[in-house]
Amino acid sequence: MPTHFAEHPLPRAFYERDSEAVARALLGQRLVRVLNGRRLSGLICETEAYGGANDRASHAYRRTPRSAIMFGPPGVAYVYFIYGMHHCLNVVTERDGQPGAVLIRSITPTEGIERLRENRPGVADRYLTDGPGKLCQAFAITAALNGVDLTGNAELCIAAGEQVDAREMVATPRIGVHGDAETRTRPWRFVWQQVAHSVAPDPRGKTSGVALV
DNA sequence: TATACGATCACCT
DNA sequence: GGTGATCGTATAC
Repeated sequence: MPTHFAEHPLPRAFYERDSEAVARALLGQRLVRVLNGRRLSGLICETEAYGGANDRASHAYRRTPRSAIMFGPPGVAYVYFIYGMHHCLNVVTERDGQPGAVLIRSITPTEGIERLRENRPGVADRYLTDGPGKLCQAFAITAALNGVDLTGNAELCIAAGEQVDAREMVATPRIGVHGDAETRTRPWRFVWQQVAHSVAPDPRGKTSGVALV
């Protein structure tokens, strides 16, 4: 039996742009995880763009064994382990050889909510997938999926979702980023306001967002 | 080899 | 508002 997809993943060309453009374009798209033959999915509602040598906050500010994948072909998953207990899901951007990635920070569940609850025991629905570590736990995304091709992988892909009006998007500084002022304040976090559970501008209320009209 | 710390989360006051 | 958990990675020795 040939492998086939329940729906068509977004094409590689979608990711072959600068990270900021991809981060905006990913809002409203559908993350699809197939786990033991069951479909889990959700709409992406919060992203962050990361660059290369121009971005001190990026893992690809320098090329290391871990960040090498960000220098490779676009449309590939970059999953890393952080704080000794969490995973974060990124999508590689830019043409092959040029570093970049987009961090998926938040998702609104659309399919398989029962399984998401099982993966996040004791957590209220509202908080199942409203953070980068949380959504990886809910969708069972670990380092085992690092490097998979999101345009052609049967267990993890991103497919067309809903059209998002630019007036419903907000840009803010990235969360948890330290360093110089330029790095900290660069508005490379994007939130789909109408859908995000943690409503923009910032879950901590420290920064203000700017609507992208 | 050793050490400091992080693109987080949950739970505390 | 603050902090501990917990370990892979990067970087310094």
